[in-house]
Amino acid sequence: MTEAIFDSTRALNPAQLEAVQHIEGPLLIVAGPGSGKTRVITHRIAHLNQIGVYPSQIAAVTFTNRAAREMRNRLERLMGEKSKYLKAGTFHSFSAMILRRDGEAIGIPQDFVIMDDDDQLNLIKQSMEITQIDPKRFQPRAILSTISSSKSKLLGPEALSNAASGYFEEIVSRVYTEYQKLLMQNHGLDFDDLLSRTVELLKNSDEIRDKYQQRYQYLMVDEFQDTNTAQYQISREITKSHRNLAVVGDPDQSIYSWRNADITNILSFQKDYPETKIIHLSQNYRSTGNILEAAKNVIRPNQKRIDHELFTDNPDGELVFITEAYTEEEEATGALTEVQRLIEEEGFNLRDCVITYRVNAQSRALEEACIRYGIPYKLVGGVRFYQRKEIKDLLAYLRLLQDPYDEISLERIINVPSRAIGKRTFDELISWSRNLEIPPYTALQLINDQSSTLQMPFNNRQQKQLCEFITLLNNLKDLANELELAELIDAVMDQTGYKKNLLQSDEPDAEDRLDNIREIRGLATDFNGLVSKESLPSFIENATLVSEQDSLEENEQQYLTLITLHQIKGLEYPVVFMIGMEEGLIPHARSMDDPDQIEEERRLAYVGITRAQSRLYLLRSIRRRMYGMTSPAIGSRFLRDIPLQLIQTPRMARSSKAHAIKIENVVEMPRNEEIAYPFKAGDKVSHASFGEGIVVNCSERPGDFEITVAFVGNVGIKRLLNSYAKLVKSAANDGT
DNA sequence: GGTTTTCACGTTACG
DNA sequence: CGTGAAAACC
Repeated sequence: MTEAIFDSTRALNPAQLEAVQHIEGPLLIVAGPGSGKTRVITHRIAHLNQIGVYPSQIAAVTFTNRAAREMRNRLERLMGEKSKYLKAGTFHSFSAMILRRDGEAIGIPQDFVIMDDDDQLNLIKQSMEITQIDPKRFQPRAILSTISSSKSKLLGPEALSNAASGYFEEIVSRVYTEYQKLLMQNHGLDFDDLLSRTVELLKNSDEIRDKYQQRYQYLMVDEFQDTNTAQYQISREITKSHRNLAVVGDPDQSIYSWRNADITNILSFQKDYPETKIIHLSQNYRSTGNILEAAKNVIRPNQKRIDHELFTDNPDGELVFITEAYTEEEEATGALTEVQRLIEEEGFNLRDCVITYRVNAQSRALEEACIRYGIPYKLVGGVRFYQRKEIKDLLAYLRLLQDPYDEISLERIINVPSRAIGKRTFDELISWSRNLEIPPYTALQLINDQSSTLQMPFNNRQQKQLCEFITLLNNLKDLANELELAELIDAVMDQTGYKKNLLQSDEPDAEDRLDNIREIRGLATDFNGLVSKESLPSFIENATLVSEQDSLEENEQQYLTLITLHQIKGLEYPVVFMIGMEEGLIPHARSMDDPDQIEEERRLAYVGITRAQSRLYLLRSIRRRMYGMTSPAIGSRFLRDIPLQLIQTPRMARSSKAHAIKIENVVEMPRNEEIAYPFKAGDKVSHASFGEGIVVNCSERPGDFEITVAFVGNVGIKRLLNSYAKLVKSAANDGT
């Protein structure tokens, strides 16, 4: 029935071909790294189209805009113009579209604003003030993250306080209730609401659910291991009648559980769809045999794992390089000199290489070394474009012009640039308007009204400043009816004095900030031909929802990429350097006492390793500076899982003779079970002040061992660090 | 109301 | 050590 497969599918292997051609009903594709997953998805869509499904009837959901864009690009190559009709985007953009159209059915205002992280935190702080919860005892961030987690599990405030019902949950529940109220007042939806309220809408209204089911006959979800409960529910609702839901994922690459991704969705999927077809894509096309073998050995010890044997027909290639440096500076220079060698001697270029690490702080030493060596680099991450202060300020102005009742934006910019309306005046304004039961914007209009005889809590100076501000705002609002968006942005920058303020400031990055403003102005020219009033809503929604990772990859410039292990997921490079392969960094110290978190750290290491196509370098430092002080670090347990025969003696250039890198240390590092524990449970020991005791447990700590000893008498059980405790094995123990 | 000083704190980050 | 936010200062 499906003979009309276009040529390019011929090169697909049998599993891939099956995944492409299995059309009706639920489908679970477990796709290992480098298994051609994206290719399968795009071919599947093209194939659907070929057998008569319109692209507009297919929705493909990804987790990042980058992935969506890549998919669209590939599809355009595969099926040309028609690809434009495909709906490819994130769950969030999908949900925003649905709620914009049909959200009113469950009481969502059509002009809702999407609240980003900053706005959320702000509202949380306000909610804590209202509920009189001390931000010193309970960190606003921790509360926000618990609320966010509840929302992604579709739990309301009541459910939160009932379910786990600890004291903390009780507190959070109170803030949560208040926070939702504030969101409502501001016509705001946060990112979690976008998802959970879409679920609510689809569950509540059969009519609306039917509409979207009709509309999207086939739904594909990429990176399924990263879905949270709300996202999975959206997928289920939209495919409820036809059940044409195809999900693609790799449980071994699940590294976002801390962001509420729920790996058990994969299990739920198989339970919810007993008729599901499961296809494993096990052939790796990306990496050399040795690199894949190393990766498999690193991931294998995970207990909670569906074993899934990967293989490759690629040549074995070079062995994996494992190298240690003495300091992080040496680690950085070691990597960079090797990069230079690869370029000079082996024909790689800078863009082929990537340096990846666990925590952002590690990039500092690398950056400094790059500058010293004159190597151009690109630091991925940092403050994202739409999170930058100047961009957020501008957007706040624009949001205010679209909806002057937006209190959050008002607060943000009422004194930016500084116009002598401080916190005190603003608070006064808010409480005054609350008393009058009018929005702050209306209150401002009243202040400006000369004929008004109302009693106002402001002195002459305050009143004057507020009048000036509201006049400015009203002027700009009028301009929004006349000017195109790009011109409006110019007007905002000029009339508010923002630009002047930046130009006069002695901030070193003022010029960068202006560049960013220019960049966003450039984006606004897409809406030329429309009056701002018309284009503002979608421009603003785009800005919050589609924060593209600057204009990555597009150009031909040569630079070295510095990136965290989390952000590198989904990418591949011929040469990968993983630095800081140490206990405490990977696995991270914060993950040490939870086996589940250790498993996630392991997956993170696996993700890093599997990015490499032909060369893999694992680096560690013997001493590492952290929080200003240097301390010894021991090699990551994940290094020990790589069999010796896969490891190569490094020929990395040395920063100095005196600091020659010793491979022997790595090779001779204790392997899996061979950790040389100083004591074992049952050993009789004595301590200078605690006296005689028996060892209960002995476990590894970064650069040390922790020994739990039960001492005789009423000293009791103590947990001691081996290096300090100076425990002595009792004579009675010797020789037995 | 704006500026400087002190203090606490420190993982990862998609939309 | 470096940063961001609150507290103390002008």
